[in-house]
Amino acid sequence: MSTSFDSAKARLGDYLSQQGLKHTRQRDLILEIFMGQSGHLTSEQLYREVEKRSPAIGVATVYRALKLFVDAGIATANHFYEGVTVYEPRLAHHDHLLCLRCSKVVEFEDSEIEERQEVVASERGFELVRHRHDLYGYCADCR
Amino acid sequence: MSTSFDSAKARLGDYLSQQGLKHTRQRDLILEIFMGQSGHLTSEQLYREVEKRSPAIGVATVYRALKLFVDAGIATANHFYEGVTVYEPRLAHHDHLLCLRCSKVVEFEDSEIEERQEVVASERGFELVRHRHDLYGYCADCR
DNA sequence: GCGGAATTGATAATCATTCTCGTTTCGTGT
DNA sequence: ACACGAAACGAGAATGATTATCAATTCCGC
Repeated sequence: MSTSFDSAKARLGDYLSQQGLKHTRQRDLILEIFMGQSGHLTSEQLYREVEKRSPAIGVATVYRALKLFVDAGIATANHFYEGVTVYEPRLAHHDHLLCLRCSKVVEFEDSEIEERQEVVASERGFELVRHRHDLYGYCADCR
Repeated sequence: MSTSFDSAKARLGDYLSQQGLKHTRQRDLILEIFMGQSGHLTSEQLYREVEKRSPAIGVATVYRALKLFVDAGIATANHFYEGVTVYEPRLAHHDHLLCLRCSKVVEFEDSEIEERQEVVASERGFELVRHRHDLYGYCADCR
């Protein structure tokens, strides 16, 4: 099966050669694990998973790889809460609905909102590059 | 003139007595300075201002006060970038348009988007409490 | 004014992330 | 295949923002 990991791997390869950077085992492994995890995860969670597969890899390398993935357009960094950065594969754009009690994360996308954003930005002379839109509340289970 | 500081002060007073907490000089001063600064500021910026007026006040007190203001509904905490928390007076709700180059912050509000948010949330069983919506791009000057 | 709870200020502690640096690995040119 | 310089690595120290600790002080109802 052709996974999203394959395309991410290809994109990383492109980015690396384009920037004159190197292709290493560590980066491959970290990318594989990152893409394998569904949803969102923190640097620490990723590090723990990486450690299981290859204990020699250090924290710094995981951080460096994540930053690289973001630069390469493979991942997105989110700062939902204070002091916590959550990364996610950048498969398609989506926004987040978060439960304030159980921390559940539901993704959503709404074309009507997307369109209005463009309008809002251009009305104020801005050229829109990206955005974040987080809705906080209580999910069905926690209400 | 009746400033927003007055109403914030009143609200803080209500919150404090309601919660059985105390009204102190420090909290008053910090609130005054916080409301006096227009726009957004970090804990550190606020601390520096507070220090000028009353050098005896410690960092911890400023942090505690900011947290209190958030709980009392007077301030809002934003995590725009990694490791940086920015606070702003919660006068009215608004979202942000940020310039990726010059860091300019423009506030906006769009009722159409607000309405769609409610729809999106309820469709997924969520009861919406609050949200954040940041648009990143390049402003007219920086394009 | 008393007394107990809340608050303060100084400082130590924490936690995520970044930096440093000596060592190892990659990949191009030969 | 081999050498070489640039990149990347790993370990641990360093940083920076925020929080916890704790003895001393302040607030506030009685």
